[in-house]
Amino acid sequence: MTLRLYDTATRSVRDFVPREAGKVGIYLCGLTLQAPPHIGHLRSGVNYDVLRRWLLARGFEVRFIRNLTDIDDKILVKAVEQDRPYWSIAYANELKLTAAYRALNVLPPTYEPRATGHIPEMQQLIAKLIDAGHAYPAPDGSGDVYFDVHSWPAYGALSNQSPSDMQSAGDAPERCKRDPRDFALWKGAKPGEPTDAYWPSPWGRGRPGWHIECSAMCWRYLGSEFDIHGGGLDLTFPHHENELAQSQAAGLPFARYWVHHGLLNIAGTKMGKSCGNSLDLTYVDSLGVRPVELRYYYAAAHYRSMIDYSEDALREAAVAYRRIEGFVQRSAERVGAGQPAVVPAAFAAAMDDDLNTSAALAVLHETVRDGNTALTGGDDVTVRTALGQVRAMLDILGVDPLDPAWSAGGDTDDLCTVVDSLVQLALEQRAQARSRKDWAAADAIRDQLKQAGVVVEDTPQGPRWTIGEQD
RNA sequence: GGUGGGGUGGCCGAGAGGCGAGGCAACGGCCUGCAAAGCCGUGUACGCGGGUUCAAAUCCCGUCCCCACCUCCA
Repeated sequence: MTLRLYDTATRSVRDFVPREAGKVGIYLCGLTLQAPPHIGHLRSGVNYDVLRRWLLARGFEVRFIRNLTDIDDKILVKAVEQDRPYWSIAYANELKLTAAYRALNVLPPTYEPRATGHIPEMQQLIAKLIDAGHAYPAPDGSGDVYFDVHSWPAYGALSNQSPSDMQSAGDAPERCKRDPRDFALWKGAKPGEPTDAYWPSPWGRGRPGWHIECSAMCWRYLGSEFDIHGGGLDLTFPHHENELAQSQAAGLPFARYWVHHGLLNIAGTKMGKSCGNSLDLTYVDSLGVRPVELRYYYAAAHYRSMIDYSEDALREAAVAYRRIEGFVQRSAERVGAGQPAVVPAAFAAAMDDDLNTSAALAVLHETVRDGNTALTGGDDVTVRTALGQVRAMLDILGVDPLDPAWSAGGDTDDLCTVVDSLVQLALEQRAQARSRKDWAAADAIRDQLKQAGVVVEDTPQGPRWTIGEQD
């Protein structure tokens, strides 16, 4: 069984064959650090984290590069508006992004390069392109350098568009370009922009265009050719098209597979920083939905599907997750947490089929059901097997409740011990009341605990308690 | 206008010629002192109109609607 992935470049699902056996190099276009991340951006990181975890589970050595765009037009505009260094804005947003990814249990990338740390590599590529006749400095002396789209017949191949049908790139006045479709590789210094946003170059002081940074960082960290290049569907054109053209024109074979994920919409339109409809982790928390449940919500849809966000759907996902979590907790209490085992074959087959997490989740729920039945029947052997499988599956999706990543609170264990001893006191009282069939007293204790946020359930093995809804 | 992807039961969401994915909600049952949790059962859905076929949610033709990209964008 081999992993099959949808490749945007060929518009088909293809067997995944790595460039080098056993190793995978992935480049994911990260965020432009002009604003804090919203739950649409975060989907990107989670979707790719699942791909990465699956490749790891399949035994691949994965080099995962996710970049940060720490300079662009919008960041510079904000810097001027707010009268602060552009890099302080980028860095503040970077910190928020890192915290959000950590909250969502997204594995840290192998490396997370920033655009501004790679100016020499970009200039090297631009020089190559000029030498090869695929780029030219603007004739107006602005210091801009453009990619010559006409010089590259394959331009448009990735997004399946022919240049004649395209509208022009809006990144510079068209009078400087040979063709309106040409795009900027280097942008000469302009009046009114922050003066600390420039680097010297053979073409004059300036800063990089957007697309060239990714070509440079892919090259630097993954080599001239690598396995998977990804990002949001909205990056296909122009960003990835331009990256591909400039990289190949500079002699780099570049990515072998292009994997794009669907976007997160809200009320029918894309969630966007500029659309004013952004929701973040703080908002999700205010609904009483934990990050792990948001992550489950992402995984419940196929990565290429659009998610039309709704509060109800998110809450529903949270409920579904709690059922799984309940099984894991109850069975761990009974037979011990154990270790994640091997995923069922049907789960593996679903994941191999272009990461069909929806179908994989069906296998997960079926295993949970079997495990619950075994739990009721006291069949510990089956419980242990089911728990191992369930944890293995949850681990691939990054939502194993027993993963220490979710309990990074520090002293929660101590707190639990303290609360447990207190709750046990109350439960003893309740047990006494129940033994003399004083149901009113017994229920009163249970109700009081509930009000305190402690939910009591009676099981064949005696009462157990969990922390309930905070609201 | 060009390109890509959609419209599936009350809701979310897979599937892509024949065997009713899965979850949530609902209803009935089992279990329970009562609950909770869990388990069992119930639902015959594929935008609309035609067609092909023994058989279509899946293929073909037509049609309506939605989203994304072509401008910064995960």
